[in-house]
Amino acid sequence: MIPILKSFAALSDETRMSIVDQLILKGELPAGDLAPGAGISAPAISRHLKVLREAGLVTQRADGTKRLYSARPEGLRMIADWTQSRRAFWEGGLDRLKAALLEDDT
Amino acid sequence: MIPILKSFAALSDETRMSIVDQLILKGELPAGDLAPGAGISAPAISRHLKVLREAGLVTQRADGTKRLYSARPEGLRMIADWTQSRRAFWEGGLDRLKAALLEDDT
DNA sequence: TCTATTATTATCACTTTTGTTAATTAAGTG
DNA sequence: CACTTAATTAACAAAAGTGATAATAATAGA
Repeated sequence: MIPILKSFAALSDETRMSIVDQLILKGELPAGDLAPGAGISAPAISRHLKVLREAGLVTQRADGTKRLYSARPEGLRMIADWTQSRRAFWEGGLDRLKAALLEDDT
Repeated sequence: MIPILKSFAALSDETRMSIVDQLILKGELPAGDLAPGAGISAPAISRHLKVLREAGLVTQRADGTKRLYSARPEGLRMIADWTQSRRAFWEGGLDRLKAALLEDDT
């Protein structure tokens, strides 16, 4: 699947978006600390984290039995870039936009 | 559903994302002109367009029996704003980010 | 080693999404 | 008015996503 599509898909879920926001706000957190607020089971959170990892939006680090998760700047950056590349659309410069879109294949 | 989540969901589909790109590149197009390249039936395209409309990413205009679609700048802008509000994360200014996130409820 | 802690994977049920074909709506045209 | 064009809605089947509980893996500590 195209990376940017995976990113959008990952963020299209309320639980996953709130996980990303939590990690941005609070920094690195173990998987277990993300479950309480979400109102769903630990296995469910675990799978959401897997989706976020595969979308490149979070990273995982082991510490004992814990798995510490962090938001991944590059992942969010990917979305910013996608938006940026189409930004010319609502700013009028269509020619530059066309050139930009024809250059890459995101 | 939260507007920004709807936007992300709408763009998480390859067909829908390519529809948006086509509308950005070629400008206003009738629904029928979007089906050929997509490789799916007209009814399928029609429902994708409905999703995009509900997400605020495209607008519709009637002209005879045709329905002309255009990309909607405000919709793309919503995504840019969401990204922007979290941008401080990868640029270090966490305090400003916290303030921004606590202000709205996207 | 036995047990506790933390997290993930496996299974299953339920819901949502997506596509197809058929039917319907709406606006021209002869 | 019948017919064509353009698009949408209806009904159905197949696929994917989401959550719960149960089972498994991996580390740490007595």
